[in-house]
Formats: sequence, C-alpha cells, structure tokens
Amino acid sequence: MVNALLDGLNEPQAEAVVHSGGPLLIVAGAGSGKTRVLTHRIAHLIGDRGAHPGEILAITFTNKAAGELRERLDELIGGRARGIWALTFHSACLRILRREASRVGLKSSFSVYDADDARRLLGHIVKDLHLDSKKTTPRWLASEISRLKNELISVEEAAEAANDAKATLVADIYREYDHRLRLADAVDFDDIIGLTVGLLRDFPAVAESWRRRFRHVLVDEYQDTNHAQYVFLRELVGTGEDASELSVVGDADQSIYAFRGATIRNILEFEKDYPNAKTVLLEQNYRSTQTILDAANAVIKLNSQRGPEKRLWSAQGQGPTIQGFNAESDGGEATWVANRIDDLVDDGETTFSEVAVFYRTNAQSRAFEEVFIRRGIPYKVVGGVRFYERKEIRDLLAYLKLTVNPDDTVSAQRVINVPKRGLGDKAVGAVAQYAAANDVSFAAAARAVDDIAMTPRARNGVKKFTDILDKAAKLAETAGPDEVLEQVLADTGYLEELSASKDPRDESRVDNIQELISVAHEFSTKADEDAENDTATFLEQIALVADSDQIPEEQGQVTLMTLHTAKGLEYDTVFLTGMDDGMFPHERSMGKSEDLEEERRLAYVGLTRARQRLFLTRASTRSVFGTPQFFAASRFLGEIPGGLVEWSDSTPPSKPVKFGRTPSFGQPIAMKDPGDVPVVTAGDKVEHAKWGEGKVVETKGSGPRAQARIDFGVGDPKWVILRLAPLTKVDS
DNA sequence: GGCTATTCGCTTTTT
DNA sequence: GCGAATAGCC
Repeated sequence: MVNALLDGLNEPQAEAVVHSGGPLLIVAGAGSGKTRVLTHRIAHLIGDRGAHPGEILAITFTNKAAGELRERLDELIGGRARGIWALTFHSACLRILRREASRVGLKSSFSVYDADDARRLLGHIVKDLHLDSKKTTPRWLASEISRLKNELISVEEAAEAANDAKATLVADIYREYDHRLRLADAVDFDDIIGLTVGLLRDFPAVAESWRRRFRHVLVDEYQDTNHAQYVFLRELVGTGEDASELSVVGDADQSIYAFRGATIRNILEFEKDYPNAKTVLLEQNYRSTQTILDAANAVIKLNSQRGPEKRLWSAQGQGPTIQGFNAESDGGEATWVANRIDDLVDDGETTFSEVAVFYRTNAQSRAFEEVFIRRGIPYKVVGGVRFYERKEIRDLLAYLKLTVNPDDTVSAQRVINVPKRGLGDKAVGAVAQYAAANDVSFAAAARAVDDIAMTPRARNGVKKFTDILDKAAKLAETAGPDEVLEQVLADTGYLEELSASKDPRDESRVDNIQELISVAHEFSTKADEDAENDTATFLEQIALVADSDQIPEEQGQVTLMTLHTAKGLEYDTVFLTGMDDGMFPHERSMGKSEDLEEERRLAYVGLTRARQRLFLTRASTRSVFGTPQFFAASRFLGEIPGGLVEWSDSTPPSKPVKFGRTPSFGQPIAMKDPGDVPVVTAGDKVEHAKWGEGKVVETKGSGPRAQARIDFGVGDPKWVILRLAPLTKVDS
C-alpha cells in the first residue's frame, strides 16, 4: 500500500500504524514519536480501513494530552476528527456514567467530588463518629479509601477482609462515606472509574452496546493505568470473538504514578493478559542528543522492574556535555540557574520559553521564584496552589454546584455561613443532626428549618441561605454560569465582605473572582455547536482540570514545575535541580527498593525532557521547613557516567566531587551526623560481626535512629540499628 | 457567634 | 516559614 500516512515514519512506527487484528502493545521510549503513531494509526483506521470516527475511543490521562490528540487529528484528517472520542479516562467514564446514571442509583445531574470535597466529607464523618481527627486524619482516610476503590474493593469486601482494628475502622468509614456520597448524589474521582466498571459488569447489555460502538480503543500512557482502569478497558473491549481492537502505548520506564494506584504490572503483563497481542518497540528517539540519552539509559539500566529490553538511540549526534553545579545553598543553586539562563538568552542560544526548571517537590519553586523576580527573568510556575483550589473560588463553585445538585451536602455545609450569616457550630450541627435523623441531605434539612430547634437569629440566617440557593437554581435553568455567579455574588454580599476585610490577601481574592467570572463568561458565550454550555457542564470541566493542563504556550516565560508535571513535555534547555539525596530521591522513597525504582524512573523522565542542553544542580545546604539542613549528592548523579557531565563548584578545593562510582553516593543519612555510623542503602552488601554477610533490603530513619533491614540469607530479614550494630559495609 | 493569637504540622508526586 | 485549625476572649 502506497500511503502518505506512512511517509516519514520509521519501520516499527509504520508497523504499529497499520497493525490489524489482535491487541497491540506499542512500547514507546521517551521521545520516540508515540503521539505521531497514535494519530496516524487513527487516521489509518478511518482512511484505509473504513472505520467510522464514532467507533474510535482514544484515552489519555490529562486533558492537555487529549486536546493535543484532537488538534493533531484535526490537522491530519480535518472535520472527520470531530466524531472521535479523544478523552481522559475520567471524562470518558463520566460521559458513559451520565448516560446510564439511573442504573447505578444516581441522577444524571450527580456531582463530582474532588479530593478536597472528599476530605471534607470524611472530616464530617470523623467528627460525627467522635473520632480523633489528629489520629485518623481525613487525608489518610481518603488515601486508604482511594486505594480500595482503585482496587475495585467494595464496601462489603473491605469489611469482610478487615482483620485488624485499623482495617475495620477504614471499612466502617468507607461504608459511611459511600452512603453519604450517594445521599448527596455525588461521586468521587475514583467512583468515576469504579462505577463505570460496575455498570459494564452488572449490565451485560449496556457493556455490549458500548462495545459495539467503540470498535477501536487506543490508550496512551498505559503504564500509568491502575487496576480499575485496567478492568474498565477489559470490560469495554471484551475478550471473545466480538472484542474490539485495543492498542496501548506506554513505557514501563516512565511509570511514575504508583502512589495513586498505577501499577506497572499492567504494561509488563500485557502480553499475558492478551495472549495474541503484538508488541512493537519504538527505540529511535527524535528529541534529544545522544549524550542526554546515554545519561538517561545509564540511570534507568539500574532498575530491575522493566519492560522488554530497549535501547534508545538518537540520530542527532552527541551535542553539548551535560553541565553540573554543586551549590552551597538552595539560594546559590537558584542564582547559578538564573545566571545560566541569562547567559543562554543573551547569547541568543535559546529563548525563555524554551527553558524549563524541574524539581521534585512544589516547595522547591520558592528559591527560584525569589531569584527570578530579582533578576527580572520572566517565569511561570505550573502547579502548586491551583486556581480552583483557592478558598474564594471553591466557595463560589460550591454555590454553583448547589444550583445543579441541591443535595450536595459538602458544598452546602461549606457555604451555609459564607459570608457570615450568624450561623455557628450549634446551628449547623442542628441542621446536620436533623439531616442524619431523617436520612435527607443537608440542604433538604435546611429547608425544613422551621421544624428544627434553634434561635430565631440562626433560623433567619438559614432561611436567607436557602432563599439564595432557590433563586440561583431558578436562574440556572435559563442562564449560563456567569450570570448565576453574578447573582450569587450580589445576593450574598461576598465581594462586600472581602472589601471590608483587613486581610491583605483578600485583595487578590477579588481579582480571582473576576477571573472566575470571565472564565464562566467565556464558557457561557462560546457558541459551540454542541451547545452544552450549562452550569453542570461548566462544573464538570473544572472538576477535571489538572496542573498539566495549564502549561503556558510560548509566552516568553521560563517554566517551573515538578518532575511529575513535566512528563510528556520537552524543552531545548532543562535544569534538573535539587539533585540531593533526601530531596531526589525523596526521603520517603529511599527505604524500599520499589519506591526507589519509581524515583529512578522519575529521574529518567526528567533527563529525557531535554532536547539540547541539560543542567544538573544540587545544594549542600537547603532550608527545609525554615531550618537549614545538610544534604549529600543524589545517588542518581553517581549513576550517570562521569564523562558525560562537566562539573563546577562554588567551593572547588574543599569538596572535590568524583563521579562514576556509586559507593561515594547513596547516603540516605544526613551529613550532619557523621560519626562512625555505617551509611548504607537498599541493595548494599554488609558484614555483621555475628550474622555474617547480608544484603540491605530497606532502610528507615536517619541520624542516630537510622535502621536497616538486612537479609542474612537465613530466616526473615532483620532490622538493626545502624548506630549500635557491629556492621561494616562491603564494597560490591 | 465572631474575632484574634497562637499552635501545629506540613511536603512527595495528582486524575 | 507558612497556612489552617484551635483555643480563648469579647
């Protein structure tokens, strides 16, 4: 077949595009052109194999990736791209759920609770059950319940499996939490996937009809799928004769979301799950120089959990040597980075928008921001405190949510006294109690305030609140979210309260509200042919936005973000900062080898974002929670072959840095406490005076409290306190 | 019930 | 070194 779609594709890419029949696994190394393959494959399905656009479902993780896919499809095949569902897991499942809501006990107007709503609801439960909110924090409960839901473990199964006090408590709260979610006609993030799976499983006819509809399912970043998403795909695609064609693209080496339930297993075992699967390896990298790839390959090579062997290579030549810098402090690190950026831009080597600064945690952005502001370097921080997480925005969105779903209890409790209406714990408690006693939602109870004992003043306040809600709900039937917002602002006096406030932060809050209104206005007036511009759709769109959806495009600014947010992006010049043990790898991930491997994948992701120039920086001292702490060089630095990096140092003679040998790094213990304590890390060989030679399995604690679990080959591995045990490290 | 002053605990990463 | 939560006072 002579086909323009295959022009400029390399052999495996073309193979992936035209593969037909069984399931397809595309193992796509970093920068190997996987989006190209995905879009060309879809174009091929439509153009050459006669697939109807409506039969195609393409799934990504972020809205941004989905948008990019749509855009590139539009360039490739024009208007025909319209009918394709190119969506995130969450938005695709939400669409399905909305259509079939009644089958899973929801109204089609159900609300989506985000992480903050979920935590609030759990907070209410903890309070009502008189639990200690310091010991059983909503945050912890949320992550436990999320874990259960990601594993598709039902309330009943959780209760049955609970064999200790902790698990029983979690199961009890899980039950109550789900009960209250349903009472509020709400679902959380995990439910979006989980309930869809339940729907497909419990209603074979429904599953069948969706399966008939989507004859082709394509999944991006397959290595980041969790169990629920994996089952969703299985149920949707089916297995028998009438199974749809499933193609997944991914790279086990870029799996960095285990903490939210992603399991690398799904990609590693794809061929087991789908025995007739075809696997294609994309190994040619079109993004980076060979130097950068050599560094990345050397690091990731040390992981044991990996996919099929692949070796990334580039046709772009060696390129410049990687530059490293040892700073004395985090401020010094930021200053050096600022200097390099200034130099590069002054010399015309690059522009601000082609430069990115990556770090492990959001808190690290501060040092860079301070220096960049002083230097006048334009920058944009992606992530951190997000717009939609600001208090004033969430308050207003709560009102908006209540117009769509009056049973939304979390939102009602959030704003019943915002702005102040003379309602305190007592009045709110009385309403909540009435709601619980009568098994109705909070807002329904508030409407029955005449039946609830409270002071006339409080009763008035509650009535004022419900009046505002009723009026807003009425307006929402005919008007867009912008008008509803304006009316709520007028009726509540929210802005007046802010202007009267002495808190200087409240000034920017007014600006944020303006910003929200203009977002809503833009949404309302966007004369989309889809015409779905009601408040419910607006809220849904907002609920599913992520950090990565807000990356500036060509604005002449340096981009600052965490390594997680950086996945999928590329820049000419990349600064990988905070390369210190404890920062990166993060202290909490240095104990277990699986966690350390995930950190290493994160390093791999970071390194492979750079096209031309890569900088690695670290600081011996940095301020953590406001107090200075010492750090040793990141073990990952030692894993990069010495010849690839050229180091400079703010204090050259005192601290010579040698590379290429692991033992000089990998010190999970802060340098401030040297003593004679052996410094070990998972994987090290050690000699114990009594037990003989052993291998470190994991470590915990630091300084004098540092411990290591060591496998001596007999019995279970033993925990030893490093400060006390007669232990020496053996060079391997 | 609301305001203020202190304490605490926090930082992994997020759809 | 900050923001949220709490206690203690008006």
